[in-house]
Amino acid sequence: MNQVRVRFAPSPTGYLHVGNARTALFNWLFARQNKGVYILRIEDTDIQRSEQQYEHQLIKDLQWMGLNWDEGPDKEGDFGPYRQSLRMDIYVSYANSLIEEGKAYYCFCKPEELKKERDKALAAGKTPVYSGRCRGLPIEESKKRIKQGEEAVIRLLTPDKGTLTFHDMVRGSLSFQLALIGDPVLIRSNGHPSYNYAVVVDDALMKISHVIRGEDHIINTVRQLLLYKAFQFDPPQFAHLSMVMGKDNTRLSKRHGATSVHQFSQEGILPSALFNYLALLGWSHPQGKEVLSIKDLIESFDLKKASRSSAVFDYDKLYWINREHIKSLSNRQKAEWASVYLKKAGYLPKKLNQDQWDWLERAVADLMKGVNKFSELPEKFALFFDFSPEKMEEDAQKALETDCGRKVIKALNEKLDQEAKVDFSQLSHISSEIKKDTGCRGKELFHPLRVAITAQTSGLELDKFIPLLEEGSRLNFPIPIKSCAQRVAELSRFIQNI
RNA sequence: GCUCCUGUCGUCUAGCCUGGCCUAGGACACCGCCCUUUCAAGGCGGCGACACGGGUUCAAAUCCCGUCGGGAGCGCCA
Repeated sequence: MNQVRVRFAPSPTGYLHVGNARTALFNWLFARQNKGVYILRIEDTDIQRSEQQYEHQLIKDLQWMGLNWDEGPDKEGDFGPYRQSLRMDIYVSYANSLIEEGKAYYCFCKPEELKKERDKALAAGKTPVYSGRCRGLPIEESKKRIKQGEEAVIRLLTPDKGTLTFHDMVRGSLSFQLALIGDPVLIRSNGHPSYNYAVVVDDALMKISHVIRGEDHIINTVRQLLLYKAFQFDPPQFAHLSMVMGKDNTRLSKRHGATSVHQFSQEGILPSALFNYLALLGWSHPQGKEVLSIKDLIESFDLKKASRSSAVFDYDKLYWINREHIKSLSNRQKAEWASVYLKKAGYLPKKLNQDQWDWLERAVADLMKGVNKFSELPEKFALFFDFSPEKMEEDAQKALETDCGRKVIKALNEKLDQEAKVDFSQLSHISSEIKKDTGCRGKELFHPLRVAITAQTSGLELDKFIPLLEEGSRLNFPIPIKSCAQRVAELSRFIQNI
């Protein structure tokens, strides 16, 4: 068996969409599993829409996901260059050879004429097919017209009848009537190659063994196969993946939420989690396992088990997988990820000292539960950094305005020593004293207690919170953490004023 | 309109090729209970699907035909 060589061939016309990322991923898994070669090829023949900045972003996104390539624009191999805009002379010379062999011809039809014909066919309820009007033009005459400055495209001569059948690795046997396929344009009048043509030349010259791409390319495969035949190249194997949709079963777009790899990375989705989720979109593990490492996926991936129907992108499931991946991180790793977002929120200094790292590791270990993505973490940490009675929610205030609420706060304030560090056992002791003194118990006791210390009605268990709070208050953070006693005093003053 | 692809819980899917083990399995979401000095997490449980109609067969989610639904393509875009 020949070596497996696959490619991901994006056009740099926007951010990397998760649908394309999944295609890239399936290719990558296939390559890695078969000890093959993974190639990145930039398809920038559409000069109108291609942009440098997108290419940089694309490369960053792929690297972030861990989809490393063996050959590509920045990693030359034996079959380069890997950017189509640098291969123009190759396309032209191969097209000319087809002209010489009589397998392709110059076409002088004007785009407006062709559009008119298309519209007419559509109106008549027929599939628009190029008529082949310019097929018969003598080559000498065509060359003369071009020399005189007339614009022409090069088209491939294709059969008018018969069917073409090919085997698709995920869909099985697929057949198409050739009468419905017009002669495709190879070289546009501006001298640039068309997509279908450039792809074939590149795939053939780069010795691509398997073409794994989206379902929207199925019909292109027919045209491309015709080209392989004209060139007498051996065609690769094809696999067409189903599409990725949004909730309403239309193509996943901005309306549905985040769609680009870039957005997910910004939100604090772990690359391994996005990798895992995307692999599960249209594929499943033989034992039904869902939380999978990249290594697991390389071992168990099977293209033949890819789903043939489209899949709806489910943010909830992605978040669940992300939570699972976060769980398997060490506290230090969690802290490092968290620090990015907490710095942005202004809670942490640019550079943390050892004590601050230790504190953060412990805080993150407790606060990470139930967090979907790291961008949600600052609001959790507000519990430490943002104690502000004046901004209290209504339900928090209500808890204090009860009879017990007032009594508990007052007693608590009196019992807490402003200077001393409070620990949880001390607080438990104090709270049982308060219970005795005020007669408030259960929820009536603990709810005000919590609100007094956090100004919120929900959050971490106090036995975990108090030590972190007290320690944090003695560390030098950009926004100082107020100690337990400070908080209670501040809150007491606040309620007295209302 | 035409061509191609596709159709199992709300969603991702297992099962389909090689009919019976399927009173259709798992996961996310949702709901409930337990745990709990809140919320969450965790544990336990519940709701919930073979698009429809015909065949073939002792037997169909599984094979065949039709209908309907969804998607894609029909460019000198990629």
